[in-house]
Amino acid sequence: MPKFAAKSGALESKIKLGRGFYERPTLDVSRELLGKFIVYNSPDGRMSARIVEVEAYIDDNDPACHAARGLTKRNQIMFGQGGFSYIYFIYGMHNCLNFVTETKNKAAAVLLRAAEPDEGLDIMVQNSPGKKLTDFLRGPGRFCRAFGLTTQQSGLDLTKNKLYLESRESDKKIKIARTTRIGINVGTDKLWRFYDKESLAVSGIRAR
DNA sequence: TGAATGATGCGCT
DNA sequence: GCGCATCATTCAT
Repeated sequence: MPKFAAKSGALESKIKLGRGFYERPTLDVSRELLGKFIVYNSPDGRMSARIVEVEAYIDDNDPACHAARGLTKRNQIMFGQGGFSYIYFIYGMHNCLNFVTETKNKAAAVLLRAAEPDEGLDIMVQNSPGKKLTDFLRGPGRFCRAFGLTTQQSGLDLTKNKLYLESRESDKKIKIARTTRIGINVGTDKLWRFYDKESLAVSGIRAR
């Protein structure tokens, strides 16, 4: 890489996150996911986005976790090793993307709730017509629709090149807010939702 | 074999 | 602010 005077943000090194990132305590992974970029090489082209909101689901006395009632065909991916995608279909029309964390036989995952569009804007427009820039990826269902992700993409290895996360040197320090999770009726005592306070693309807050 | 329900989003009031 | 669309998964007969 040539040497040049670094303007702010001009020097970027992109590093794909490896298995080790995911095979750690889920709450640590959740916090560190904020500000990371998700990259998806879709059939229509490359897309990426900056993660600004996540929720943790851990099979540890957590009734809201899909794995809480034992291993089933749907949730088995959560029981495997970290660094895989877990996508499920909900409410008859929405898909939600999770990143499996922790090691084999410990069921846990992080739900991606919102992100800021980066590359592949034209594809998002195509998938989600009529939405504003900050709304494309605001909400777990919207994110999957804009990215074209369905249960077909569940179980992908995040250390491969189809779908993965990357860290960028231009990541700034993020002001993290911590609250209860959204859209559940049990496990509401746990403060397992994390989001970037300064992002306009966070879901579940009053539009401004 | 059947019925309840959900880690949501949209449209209408 | 509220109700509903719509179906895979799950658990109960």
